[in-house]
Parts: sequence; structure tokens; C-alpha cells
Amino acid sequence: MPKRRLDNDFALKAQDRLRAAGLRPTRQRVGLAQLLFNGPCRHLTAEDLFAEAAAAEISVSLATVYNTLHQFVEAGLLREVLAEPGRAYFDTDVSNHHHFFHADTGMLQDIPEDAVVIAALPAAPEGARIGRVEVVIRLEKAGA
Amino acid sequence: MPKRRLDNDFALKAQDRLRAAGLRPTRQRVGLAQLLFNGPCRHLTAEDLFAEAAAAEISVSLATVYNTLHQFVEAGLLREVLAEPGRAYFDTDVSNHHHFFHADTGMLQDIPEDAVVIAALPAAPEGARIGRVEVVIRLEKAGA
DNA sequence: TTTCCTCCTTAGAATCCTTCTAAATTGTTG
DNA sequence: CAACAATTTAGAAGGATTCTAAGGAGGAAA
Repeated sequence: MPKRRLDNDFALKAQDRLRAAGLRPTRQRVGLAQLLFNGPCRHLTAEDLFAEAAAAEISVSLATVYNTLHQFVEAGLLREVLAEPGRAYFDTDVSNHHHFFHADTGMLQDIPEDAVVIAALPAAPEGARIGRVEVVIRLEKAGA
Repeated sequence: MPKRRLDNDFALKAQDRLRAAGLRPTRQRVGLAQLLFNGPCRHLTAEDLFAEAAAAEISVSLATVYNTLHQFVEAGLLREVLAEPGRAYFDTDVSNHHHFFHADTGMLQDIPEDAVVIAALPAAPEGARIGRVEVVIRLEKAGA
């Protein structure tokens, strides 16, 4: 039984994950997948991930970070969240849930799925079907 | 009794509206307010409004359109809606309602308030209060 | 109405985030 | 290992929005 470092384990898992999604497990994609999916779920921007990669000495260009994030969204590995205009946030939690958005800090915070109960939805207009229902609760500072 | 053209009536209404919101009724703000608030509610971008102003021969710079839109949001005359990353939409309907977002066309469509019923919301985190609850229902093309 | 002061508008540059480009590299398959 | 297609890259390009510094306009008071 070959000895393995933890890093390699993670790398292998990431590889499988990518292959399962139909994405070639390149060095860059594996590295980014490790950063994204090892550890707890969180929200980040492309720049955030680019900085993390640099810190982790994973050599990758910003263009590839953008490409990879979109491919991961496409593949269902990530979700894109709308919070602020002019900046895209990505959520490593792809399960069905909603968000608080702290208007003062620009921070996103998860809301567990069952904390929001939607009792009625309209029918989709002709020719369309409902893809996803996204609830964002904007938060202001308390003493306003 | 002085004779008045319809335009002037609208202009007077817009002036009052601006004054009530604490905004000086400048030529540009009055013009934009007329474009925005005469006629049915709708969604538009800064560029849309800039083009409408040009078409209506209201001389105003793009910078002022942006400034004015934000001031109107601040004053509660408009709402900003999140739909696509990288582009801000403004909604002339400030009443409580939600939106369909057509993923293929980028179009926003209003949902009457009572078509979405939210039965439970989480409490706001410590130090914050809930500002607004925004529901966006993403629509895909039907045959997908 | 004239003055004065402040707020507002402006054109253009600047900035920010994101995508594109064309060339070099890498993964995969035979 | 060769060959091919997919991927990565740096830098340029793009689009939306904000900033800047200067001139212009509202309106309160004289």
C-alpha cells in the first residue's frame, strides 16, 4: 500500500470530481478545486480565488480563474450569486439555500434552506420554466 | 387662468416630487423624472435612460444620469434590481414585488406581490435589521 | 433683481471587473 | 512517442461605472 500525503489525497479527489463533471483535470483546475472544495463552504470572487491561489503557490492566471469558475458553475460544482452589481460572487455550497447580504460590508451570509419558506410561487410564463428561486435578504445596520 | 401645456403639468409634478424627496429640482433631474415616472412602471439601465433622454432632447450627460439614478434610489423614488452581473437595472415600481429573470434574454418581468408568498423568514443576525427581501425567479427556456 | 454661496453638471479620464486574442503549452489517445 | 485538441497565458480590449476639476445654475438674502 503506497504512502500518500494528504495533499495527494485531496488532489485525487479533486481529479475524480473534475472527471465526473467532464472536465480535464489540468494542474490549474485541480489546484483551484482543492482550494475551493477542501474546507467549509464559502463565498468568493474571482479576485479572491486568484489571491488564494497565489498564496498557496498554485501558479494560475487570472483569465484561467475566470474560465474555471464559469466552467465549475456550468458543471454544477459552484453557484453564482447576485449580490452587488458589478461584482460576481461564487458560492461553494450548491445545495438549495438563500442569502443575507450585508449592505454595509458587501458580505454574503448563508441562510439554511428551511429558514425561508415560500408558500406560493407564480406559474412560469408561456415558453419558460422555473430554473431556480433565489432569495436575498438585504441587511442594514441595526440602528438606522 | 394661465394656459398650460401638458408637459408643464408633468414638469410641475416632477418638481414637487423632487422637492418632497429633498432634491433640488434642476433641469436635468426634472427631465429625467418625467421620463421615468410618466407612463407605466418599467425596468431600465443607465444607458437606456441616457438614450431616452437624448431621444426626448433632454440634454444631460451620462455622468448625471448615473448620479441621478442613485440619488433617486437613495430617495426611494426608484429601486435597484439585481439580475445580471455587470449591469445595474432600475425599477420605477418601488412597491413591494418580485421578479422573473429570463436567463436567455436578460429581461426582467414583474411578479405581482401576492403571487409570491413567503411564510417564514429567518431573524436578522445580531446588529442588523432586515431591509428588504428580494426574490428572483430565474427562467430557462421551456424545452430544456 | 442682483449677489453670493452652495450644490449640480459636465466631458473626459480613470478605474474596476471581466472577456477576448493569438500564441504557447499540456493532457490524452492511438 | 506522435499528433491532435483542449487548455492556459499575458496582455490587450471591452463595458459599465465612478472620479476629477472646472464651469454653470438654483435659490436665499439683500
